[in-house]
Amino acid sequence: MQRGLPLHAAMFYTGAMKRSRVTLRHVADHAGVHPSTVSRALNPETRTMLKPDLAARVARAASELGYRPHPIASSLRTNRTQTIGVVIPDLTNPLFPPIIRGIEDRLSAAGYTAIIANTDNDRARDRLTVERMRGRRVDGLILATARRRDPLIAECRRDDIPVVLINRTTDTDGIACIINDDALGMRLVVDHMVAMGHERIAYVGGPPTLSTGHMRNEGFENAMRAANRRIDPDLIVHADAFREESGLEAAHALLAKALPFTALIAANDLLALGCLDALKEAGLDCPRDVSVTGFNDMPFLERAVPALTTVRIAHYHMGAQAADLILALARDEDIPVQRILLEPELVIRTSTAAPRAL
Amino acid sequence: MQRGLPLHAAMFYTGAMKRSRVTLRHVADHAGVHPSTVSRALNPETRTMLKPDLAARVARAASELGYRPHPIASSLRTNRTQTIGVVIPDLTNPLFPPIIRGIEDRLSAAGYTAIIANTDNDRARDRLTVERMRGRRVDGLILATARRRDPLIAECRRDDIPVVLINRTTDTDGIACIINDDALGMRLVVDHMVAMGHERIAYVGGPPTLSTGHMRNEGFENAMRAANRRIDPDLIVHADAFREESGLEAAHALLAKALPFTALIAANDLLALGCLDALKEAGLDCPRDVSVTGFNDMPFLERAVPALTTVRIAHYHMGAQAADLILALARDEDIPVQRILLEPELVIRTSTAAPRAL
DNA sequence: ACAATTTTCGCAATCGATTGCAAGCTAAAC
DNA sequence: GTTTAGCTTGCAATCGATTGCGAAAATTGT
Repeated sequence: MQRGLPLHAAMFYTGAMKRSRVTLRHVADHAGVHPSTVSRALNPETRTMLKPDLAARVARAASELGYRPHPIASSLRTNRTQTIGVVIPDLTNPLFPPIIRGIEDRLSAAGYTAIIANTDNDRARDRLTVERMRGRRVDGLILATARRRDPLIAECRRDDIPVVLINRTTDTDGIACIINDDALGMRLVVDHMVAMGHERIAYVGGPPTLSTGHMRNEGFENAMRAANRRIDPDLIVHADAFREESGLEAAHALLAKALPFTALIAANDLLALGCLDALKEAGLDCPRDVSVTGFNDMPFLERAVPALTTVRIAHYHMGAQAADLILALARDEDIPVQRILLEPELVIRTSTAAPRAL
Repeated sequence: MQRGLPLHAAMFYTGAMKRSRVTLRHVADHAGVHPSTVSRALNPETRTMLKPDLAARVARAASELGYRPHPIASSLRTNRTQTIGVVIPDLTNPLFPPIIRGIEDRLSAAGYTAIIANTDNDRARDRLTVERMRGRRVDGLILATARRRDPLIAECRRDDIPVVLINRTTDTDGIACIINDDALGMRLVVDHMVAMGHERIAYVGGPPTLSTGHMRNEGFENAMRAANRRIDPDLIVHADAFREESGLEAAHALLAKALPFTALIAANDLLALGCLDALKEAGLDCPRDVSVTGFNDMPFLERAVPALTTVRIAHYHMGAQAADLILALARDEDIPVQRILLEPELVIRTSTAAPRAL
């Protein structure tokens, strides 16, 4: 695929010809064969049907002329673009860059190109973006924008185009996904709080319309039950989005109830940051009065004060694995629908401590 | 361009036909005209050469059949892909996501698609990436990877392909760029330090092989001169990269000299973070013993302690403007080569204060 | 009403590569 | 020494849209 461009050829061509290019036909003429033979000689898949020395001669001719394949022409004929669409809510959410890196690294190693777009969690933009990408004939889609009930994904499934969900998943079955094991993550957090002696544990959950919100919410309750802790519905509030302001509002609502608690588990780092602000406003110190945890392990947050105890997710790996999966699907390899859970890890920092006094 | 896909057509086609598609020819047959007429009717540029009612009839036929243009076929013929390559060092550097957002928002509004790739500041990957993108026939390139002496960019210029540099620029002239006014940024920082009464001001510079490093380094010295402050070469060290570890090392080197200083200006936030770590190691408090400033205003750093005083750059705007510029170039609009300087803003936080005692 | 334009539209080539089919060639089998 | 089978390579159609050119149609002018 990556044929080295010999210097003299490059110089010749960029010098002698302005806009015109070396095509298969030129190579064919130069090698004294038919264009189709050149095509076969240059494609590893079909090279075997040629006599080895002929193939070598053609390859040499191609390299001498500095031939570069024309992917557009190839795509038109083969109906494959070596391109994968990646749809995320918002690139400026620090959660996504490492995921994208993972995706891009793997795709480009396979000769594929990623097309990335943000949709700001707007369903209309989700749809527009996916339709545009399909219009551009991507070979597959990696979506980080799934809702639990998501007609757009159902459509993709119906139209039988390769899709891999990432970070979030959907309730529709038959779709591959790579997600974090949120239940496990919550268990780690709850167990940590419990181990430090917290009894009254509050919870600021995420939107239940998203699988991450839903799974963490359920994970929290299950972990509490498993740890024999009482779940007090009055200590549970749900944010409407994974954003700082939503965390702030949720914590306000929680504090307004004036119920005692010594630990606050947030379903996400951004929510946790909002909660910290609310606690500070209320004159409460973290971790002295209230221990707080987040979820995701956003970069640079270890420098905040207090440094947030959180759940680290294998972001890069998530992207890499999603890329591998979509590549397999795009290549029509017959693999079963997979649902991959990535194991998270607890990162203990200074926002959690034993409760002040028992 | 965005033709609404009527529901009944969509249902008909996804139901009745599996893989086949509606092409220009189908629309032509359905409307009783020649494919070329359909092409002209659907393209706003050429629609005028058709009788209005015919154009309307064709448009109706297209919409009835749920016709979607095939950009690949179009690209093959027109030699334009409506695609822009975006090359950045590292997406996980928080500097870039807002820039990318700016780029993507503008490009997609214009019907273009961004292809993004990371090269980790590796020249070989820079080259490979650019060659791949050119292989994919992008209509233009936005590069955030420029070196002051950059043969790759010179090649692009020679081959006359549209390029816009962003964030960094190159010494080669004749290339458009959108960069921050680093000299002004440095003046803001120096003036701030001076205004607070600092006399002995140290500087941790960036790599002089990058225009950002170079311009900030020069900017620092010019601002010092303008403020009538003595520039002590012994208080200036240069980091070899804009990374935390480099900042740490540089600060170590600086502290090893055991020269007194009450202010430390870093050429970048990451460097500043490294410097803060070094100061802490040395038992120095910021800002009590040493005031520190960064450059770039990375997100979430306002929550760090001390919160970094820094220079805010118009990231999003930089991306947006770069997109507008590359679009103009890709469309062959005859615009002069531009070099756009964006005005930065000083953000004063808690890492700077008046020196302890004079 | 007829000639001279100007509009409007169809024809066919083209962009560059891929691939089913068939022809030519080689080597093995009888 | 043929015949048959198998291997190589060429031929030509094709992917779907665009566009220069010319023919037909509509418009204008006289």
